[in-house]
Amino acid sequence: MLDQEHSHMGHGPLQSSAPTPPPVDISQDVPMHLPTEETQARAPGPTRSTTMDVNARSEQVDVPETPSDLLDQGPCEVERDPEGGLWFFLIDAVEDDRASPPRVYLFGKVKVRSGSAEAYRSCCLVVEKLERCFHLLLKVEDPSDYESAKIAANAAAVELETLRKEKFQNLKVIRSKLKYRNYAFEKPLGQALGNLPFLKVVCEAAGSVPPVGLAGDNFTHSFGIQASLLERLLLTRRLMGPSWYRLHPDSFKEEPARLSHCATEFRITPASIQVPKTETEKTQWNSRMPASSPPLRVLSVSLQTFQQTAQLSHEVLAIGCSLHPTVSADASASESDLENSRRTWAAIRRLDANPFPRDADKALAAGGFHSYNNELALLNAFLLKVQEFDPDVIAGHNVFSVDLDVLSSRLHQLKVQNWHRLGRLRRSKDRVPRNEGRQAQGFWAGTSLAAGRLVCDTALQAKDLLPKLGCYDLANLAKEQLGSTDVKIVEPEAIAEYYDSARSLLNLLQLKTVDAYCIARIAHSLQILPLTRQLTCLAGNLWNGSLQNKRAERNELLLCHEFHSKKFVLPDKESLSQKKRRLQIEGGQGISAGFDEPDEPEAQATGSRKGKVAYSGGLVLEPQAGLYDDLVMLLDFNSLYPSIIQEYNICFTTVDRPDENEVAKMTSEAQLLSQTREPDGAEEGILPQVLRRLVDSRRVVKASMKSEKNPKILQMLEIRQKALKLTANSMYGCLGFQNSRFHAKPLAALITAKGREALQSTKTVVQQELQLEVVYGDTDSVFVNSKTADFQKAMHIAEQIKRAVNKRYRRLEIEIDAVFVRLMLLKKKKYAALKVVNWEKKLFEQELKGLDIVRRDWCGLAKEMGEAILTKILDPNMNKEESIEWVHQFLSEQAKKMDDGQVPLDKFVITKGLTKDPKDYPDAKKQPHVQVALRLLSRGKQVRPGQEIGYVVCDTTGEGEGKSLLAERARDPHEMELDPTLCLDMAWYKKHQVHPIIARILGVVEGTSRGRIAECLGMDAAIFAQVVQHEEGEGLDFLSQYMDADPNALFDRSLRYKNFSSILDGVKCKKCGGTTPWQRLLTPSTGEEPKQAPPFTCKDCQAQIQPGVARNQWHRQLRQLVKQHCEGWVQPADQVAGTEKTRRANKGDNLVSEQTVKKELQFAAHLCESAALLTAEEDAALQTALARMKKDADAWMKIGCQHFIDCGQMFGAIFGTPLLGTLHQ
RNA sequence: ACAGGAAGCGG
DNA sequence: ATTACTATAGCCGCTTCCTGT
Ligand SMILES: [Mg+2]
Ligand SMILES: [Mg+2]
Repeated sequence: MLDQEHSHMGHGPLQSSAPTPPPVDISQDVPMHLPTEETQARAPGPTRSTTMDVNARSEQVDVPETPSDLLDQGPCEVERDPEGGLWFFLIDAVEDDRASPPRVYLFGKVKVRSGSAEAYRSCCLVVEKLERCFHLLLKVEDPSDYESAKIAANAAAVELETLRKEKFQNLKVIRSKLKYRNYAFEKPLGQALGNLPFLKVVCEAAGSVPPVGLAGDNFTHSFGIQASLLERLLLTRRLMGPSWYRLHPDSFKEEPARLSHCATEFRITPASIQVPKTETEKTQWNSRMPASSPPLRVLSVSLQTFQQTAQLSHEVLAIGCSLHPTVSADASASESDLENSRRTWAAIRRLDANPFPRDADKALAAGGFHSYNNELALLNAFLLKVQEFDPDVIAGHNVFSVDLDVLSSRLHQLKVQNWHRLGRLRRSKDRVPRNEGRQAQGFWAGTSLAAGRLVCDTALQAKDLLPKLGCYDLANLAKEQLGSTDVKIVEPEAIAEYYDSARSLLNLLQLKTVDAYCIARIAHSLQILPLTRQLTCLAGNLWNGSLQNKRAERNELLLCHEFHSKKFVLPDKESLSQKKRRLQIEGGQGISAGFDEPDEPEAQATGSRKGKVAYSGGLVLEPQAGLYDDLVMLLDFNSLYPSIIQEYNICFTTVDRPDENEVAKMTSEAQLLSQTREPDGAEEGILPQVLRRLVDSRRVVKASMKSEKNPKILQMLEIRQKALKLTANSMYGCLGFQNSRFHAKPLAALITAKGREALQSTKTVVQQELQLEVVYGDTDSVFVNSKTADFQKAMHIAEQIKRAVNKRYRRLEIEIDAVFVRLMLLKKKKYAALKVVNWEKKLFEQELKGLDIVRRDWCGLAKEMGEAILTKILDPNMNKEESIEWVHQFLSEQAKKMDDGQVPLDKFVITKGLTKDPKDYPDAKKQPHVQVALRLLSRGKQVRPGQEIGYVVCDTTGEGEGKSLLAERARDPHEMELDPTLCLDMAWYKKHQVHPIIARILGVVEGTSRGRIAECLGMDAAIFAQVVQHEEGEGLDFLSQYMDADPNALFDRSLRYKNFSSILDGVKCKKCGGTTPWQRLLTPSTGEEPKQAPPFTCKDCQAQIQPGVARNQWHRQLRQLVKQHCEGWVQPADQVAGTEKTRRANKGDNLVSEQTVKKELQFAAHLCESAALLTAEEDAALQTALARMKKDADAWMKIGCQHFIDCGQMFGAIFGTPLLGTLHQ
């Protein structure tokens, strides 16, 4: 395992070879709470009973509510080991280098004994007597000449002292000495890299620091001048993440002046922290270390905010908390650690100056809730609660971007003195950290406001851990992850109503409480704390960094630890201004720095991705599109890039490459690659070593998982395995990351180049050695057509390929990933397949990659239709003709459901993410999701970058101008419910959602066509529009036509139609299924049996018929009418195609005569006119629907009967040959 | 067809 | 009591849609 090979990789319990921590003994950690202030939480969901073999102790979970709670306030004795050493579990660290003396605060937990009971308490170690350390590269002829290096070192020391007296007297040098160190990074030294002589200078942290670029007569470069105190502490004391660390006996003491809010506090120096010197020493201490991590106290929070006006910032209205005193930082197989001693706390304030409703205070108190007169009192109560509970973890949904942002803003605005009680650092003299107008202030505020505690954002983590989810709001997450529908979204409009009664206030607080509880459960179920802890222990960064998903930071610290321990001088961290300055200097000397313009502040993200592409990545083979019936094998290199790093020994120390200045001057990638040479027989580099260790550890973990039965340990191994994989895989990406301290473009480019080479040669091997066809491949995989339907044969071939490829490499390894019984290959990165799970049992599994149906920016209806069709097409038991037949029928049915309004609203929602603040979009007017986001903002909802915006597309015909931008027709689904005049644009959904998706899928399928698909879907609106436009040359304003209508003329016509009996079906009621004729629906008071009923009601059940639904059915039936007329002329398939003449000659035989059509259309138009006059003008919903219905009828009449036949052709060939030319002789 | 913009899948 | 200050973000490849010329 990892730790066996690398002693410095930490000594946390999870590195030990016996990963079996005893169960956390909950009864020893006594929760703090005041019974009067907290309510015993009731789980909203079904309580989970543990069926697994959870140790007996978790049964006695209910901690007796003894007065021992009081012990937490009283004195307690911190437990020491027999020698007097102190074990400390590290959680967070903060640096304050402007204090005097400069300090680092280490926050964590210690074991205490109060009376006879054992428990854990928060602890702050205040580290003083810190040192800085920098290295000066000595100017020597021959670096390997030790004697001359010694002389140079002395000279440099003298020179430094002279410089100090002249320029930086405050530098307090403690000692300096000649040291040989390695250097292998991108900053050029003007000499060969390798083991070089440096003057190592150690100085007091309190003093000032020399300027960054310091150089002199005896030294050419300086390193580490700006390194932070915390970083040095982490590296020198080898602090590898959240684990137990031992303080030497008598190396820590208490001071009366407290600097933290922690239960215990000690002053220490860096040397107090024990660092095992040897492997045996480490093993010894590991066996004495506390066997498991301490239980963590988690406070999850849900804020209800609200906005007085759109200009003002959000205020805090109510706060719900869920308190969990014994959450495990290792894996947990059940929720028992979450449920132990769980409490809730919730409070609300007045909305405005008005008092709470009658009896509200009493009712709230009875429910265990608190009420306050204003925001200040509410916030103070919350801070008090936080301090009292002293959480190790504050969890929330969007806690960075929303909660902490709002809190810091309000604490600042209201000048709350106790703001720092949110964290563990006493800072009564400081002001609330607040950076108005800066971005990502939530992140900054988070680290600053809650110093000493972990901040866990479930939204942030869910995006990473559940990447396939479309929407990450709390309600959806609770549904998907917990199966809970308890989370309800509070719409801004509804807030005031909650203040109407004591009961509704209670409801609001209960909602917030449930939110908070769900947040805790989600964090638990995603195993956020255990996973981030593992990642942190592997990299040796801060836990809070891992909780923010800062991969680059993780990788950076991993490499810092690694190179530091191998006696390397580390590359300096470059600030933004330093980097700019360097690029200017270097760019100015060179030839314009190649492609990089002297560009000014960020050439603002092209696409949603920032910056341009710096070098080429993976190779993607051209797919041979089609539907495959033979077995296709998928072979895939496992962990391609980590393997390549090992295979070719790619490292800073091994690859001969251009330095950063030379790289900046490169004009092409070919040039870069030609000057980058892979090593030849060199010693194994650091990167390959690290990766080998990670990969080997993972192999061990996976092996032990096979025999492990205990679910809790299994879970822990699974998490560890995952962390190892994530760490290995993030190495390559960080090499190519421009802002990384270890950025090395030549190495990154070399790795991908080797990847392309591997794929290309694999393809060649398959084609030439095995004479097989590679139908596709992406970066690390090949799809090989086996040209057989015999599974055993295919597997045999696959094994052959595997052997042929693998014999070419040491570390690279290709494996058989899958055998597909069906494969539909559409485009690069887009395919659907049926994977063989068990050939004998004929068990298959669908695999969908990249298709529209896996993307959230297509509506659910279109995706579901696409998936249903795809399933049929891929079905190996299905006859091809049959499945096509089925598809056509399915499409027609679905289209009818759409028209009949039988498809629920949520199936029409399209989701798109905001990549920036809505205000920052340059052309917001053209983007539907931005428009909707702005509408949400104006309703008082919070909208932030990264948020998903769901919208639907409405038909806005009749509202203002004829043409309207798509973006203007997009609406939040919730608005549909608020405004009944809104109506989904079915024609748009058919044309722009359903049709494209279906057409692309069926594009490689025989026996259908785009036109046929369109026909099944009943798409014709587009053609109407074209036809009408062509004839009229302008749009028609149907609404104004109504206004001008002559009532008398209308009356005449009413008489004319008195006995007219329409053959149109009428509207089908969604409720009872009964059909109401159009005349009865639109003008109930006319017709043969006049009724005094309101319009738009069902004749059978009197239910309201939605105008939008009626219109869609109307549209469909008129179209059906014309189609029937046309089909009267369509010749049977076996006859020779007729000419126009022969069809016209048969006119009289048509079942639906031209006369009938004309009469029906006239009647239809008449009905609309009459109905419009009978309807109040204010009823916008009805008027709009009627306008659209009349437009439908008029559109057909405009085309005219002599053209119906030509239209008939259109039905079958909407997307085929040009239409308009043939329409009018 | 070109340009600009926006999506987020894939490895 | 008020003010100024700090700084972060894995990589690349590919398809599709919208608006405007
Ligand atoms: Mg792979
Ligand atoms: Mg792959």
